[in-house]
Amino acid sequence: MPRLIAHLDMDAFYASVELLRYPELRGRPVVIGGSRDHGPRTRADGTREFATLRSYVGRGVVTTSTYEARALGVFSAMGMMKSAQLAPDAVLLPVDFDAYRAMSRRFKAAVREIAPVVEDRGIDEIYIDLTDVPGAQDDRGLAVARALKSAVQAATGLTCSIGVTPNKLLSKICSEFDKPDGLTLLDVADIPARIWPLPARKVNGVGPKSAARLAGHGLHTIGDLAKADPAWLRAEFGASYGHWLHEMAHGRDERPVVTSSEPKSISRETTFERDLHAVRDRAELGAIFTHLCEKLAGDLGRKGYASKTIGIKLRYDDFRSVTRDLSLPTHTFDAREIRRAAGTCLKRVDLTRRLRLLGVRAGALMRIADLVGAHPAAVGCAPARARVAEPYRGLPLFDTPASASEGDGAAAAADGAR
DNA sequence: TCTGGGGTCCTAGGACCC
DNA sequence: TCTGGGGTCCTAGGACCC
Repeated sequence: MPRLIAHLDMDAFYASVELLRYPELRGRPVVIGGSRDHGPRTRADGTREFATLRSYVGRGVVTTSTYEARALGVFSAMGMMKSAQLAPDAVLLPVDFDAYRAMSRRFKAAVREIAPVVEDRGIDEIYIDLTDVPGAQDDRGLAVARALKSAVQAATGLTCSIGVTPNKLLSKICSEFDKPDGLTLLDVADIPARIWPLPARKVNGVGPKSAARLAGHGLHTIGDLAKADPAWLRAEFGASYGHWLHEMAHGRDERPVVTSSEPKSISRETTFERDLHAVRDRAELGAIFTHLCEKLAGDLGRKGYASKTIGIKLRYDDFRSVTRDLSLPTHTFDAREIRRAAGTCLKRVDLTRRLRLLGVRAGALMRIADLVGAHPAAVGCAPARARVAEPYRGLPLFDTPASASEGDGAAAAADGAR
């Protein structure tokens, strides 16, 4: 039986969720993003007053915009200040991830009622394997795809766009063909006419860097890649990537729809309102650093994971970023241990430049439930300790290795173990 | 007025072990 | 005494995605 894979993408998802909440904004350019709170105020007469982009100051990027705002040139990932120039009167709303996550659960549940083999690709899109859905093979998935769109609409009040093809690669491309509220079916016979004219950049996996390199060789469209000599592609772009470029250009992709996966890492990072200096802004940086570690520990504990590799990420004022990480002798989700390991990493980076971002990451994850056998001693005390924050509040952060001791027994033991 | 936050995967060198 | 090879872990960076 030939595979039938759907890619379903919610239309301007965050913005559409906000329009459900604030229907009076329908038809107006709306931008969601920014850093601080700028939600609407309710006036005495019950009407709402919204902030506009004009009033925005500070860092941050656009997370999503409505189609009306896109018409003015405001797109995702654009700097807020630049978008304020383009659309000063656009309504500005803060991101509300809790609301989007709740809506995400609703549309995914509605889809699973009809087609249970679903792969999560983030908050607003999924792949669905329709191969074995009853009736799907009769019309290459058309009726099922229509049913999915109706079900999503009924469950959320929102529209989505769907592409149905023999694989994930093609479906991902096709879901964009007819946006918003689109539905596109495509078969391998349609590849020369409908896929080859597209820019290579449209393919999931060809980013700005690769697209520029390809263009340097005169390869602009997917069809250009399909015509290129596969041996030359491998020589020029590496065995793995070169091979993949050739395969994808011919619409070949055997990746299965994967219905569950374990996280590989969990992280927290923050961009400061203004660039900070390790010495001059030490107290402020230290507080932020500690807070990030506590948030990360909280995430780990809540999700039920412990980490064996703690890392940091810094971004300098010139936007260069560096990472350092450290593998621990045992897994942990304890805020103090995380902070100590991250502090060790911090000593290995240049702290003379001003910083714009600081992040903490936990990798090499293991389920806490599976940890009992691995490190019996660590499990009993960890949950209680994870919540203890005060004892290390005032600890020097951006300091020399010699001054890092905090006279904590467990800490000394952990350090000694390395 | 540049450029968020959360992820995945790949590469590549060196350590270390057998 | 000029020189193995495979396997795995650790670390750093980068491309890419939503």
